[in-house]
Amino acid sequence: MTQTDEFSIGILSERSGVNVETIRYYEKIGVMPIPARSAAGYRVYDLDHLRRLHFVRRGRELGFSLDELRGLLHLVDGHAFTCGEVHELAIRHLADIRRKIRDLRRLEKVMSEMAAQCTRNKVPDCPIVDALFEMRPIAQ
Amino acid sequence: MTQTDEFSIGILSERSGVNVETIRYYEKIGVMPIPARSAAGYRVYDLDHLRRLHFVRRGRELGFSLDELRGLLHLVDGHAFTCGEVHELAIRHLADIRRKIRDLRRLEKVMSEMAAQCTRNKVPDCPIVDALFEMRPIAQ
DNA sequence: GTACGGCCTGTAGGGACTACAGGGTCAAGC
DNA sequence: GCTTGACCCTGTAGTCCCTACAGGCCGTAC
Repeated sequence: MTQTDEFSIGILSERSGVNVETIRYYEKIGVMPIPARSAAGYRVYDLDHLRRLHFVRRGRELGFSLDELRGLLHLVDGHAFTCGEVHELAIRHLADIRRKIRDLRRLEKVMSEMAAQCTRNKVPDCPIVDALFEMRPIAQ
Repeated sequence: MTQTDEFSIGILSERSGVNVETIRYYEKIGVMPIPARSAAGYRVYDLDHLRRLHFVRRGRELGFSLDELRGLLHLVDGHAFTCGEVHELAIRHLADIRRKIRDLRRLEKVMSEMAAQCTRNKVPDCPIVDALFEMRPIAQ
């Protein structure tokens, strides 16, 4: 860890918000690349690892599986894909992403209405619930 | 299942897109309420169950844990909460939801740029990646 | 009255972590 | 130089959230 832009797994964990065991697990299943090692056998990371890990963390929080994230990373890494495949994958992910945005907007609306109602010191009697539970066909 | 708005677990599964075993699991852990039973011991559901299950399914797809969803449902069910608690919970969830929307928008941008690049038959050389991996502090 | 699809209650397995156990490394302070 | 404590290592076992049987009951159609 001589340079300022190289760091240990503990620092990577701290900066990424992903805990140490999880980072090692990601390495084992191929979501994170195998890092360099120090003389003592410690893993050595740099900013690229940090960026990748940030992405994975956020992706997980947004409901993508590790498998999907592996696919996205592979796509983004730019190897072993034809242009047509990239296009198709990107389009498929786009549909999924837009659906998630729609759903979250709806939830945001419900929550903010609920919060507003409660500030005004009214007990929420929640016919709001209907909006939250609103039914619609499942988009595959 | 005499009335048209009462149905079996198989139908509920079909209409909600949540599979049968998962529904029974949700019942076991208290995310879904204990349903009525037919004379033969079959679970009997109605539209309220369907609505609730839709919500849970979408919530899961958006990265909420079952525990968070239980909390949201509890909140929405309107019992055992003071107005202040509802407000605080709603506000906290709102922040989370808005962060997710922001992240998804960013991802949407990257993906659509990638797709557009590929339609024009250019090999994606992806400095786009920088946008995707962009770093920022973890919001707690 | 039997065949077959749907339901029942288990229990066991997989994906994505999380938490030890048991041991080595290293920098600080004495 | 030696100890102490925080950090790292490689396992393995446990948790959460499902998913997939196994073995058996119910119910309708022929």
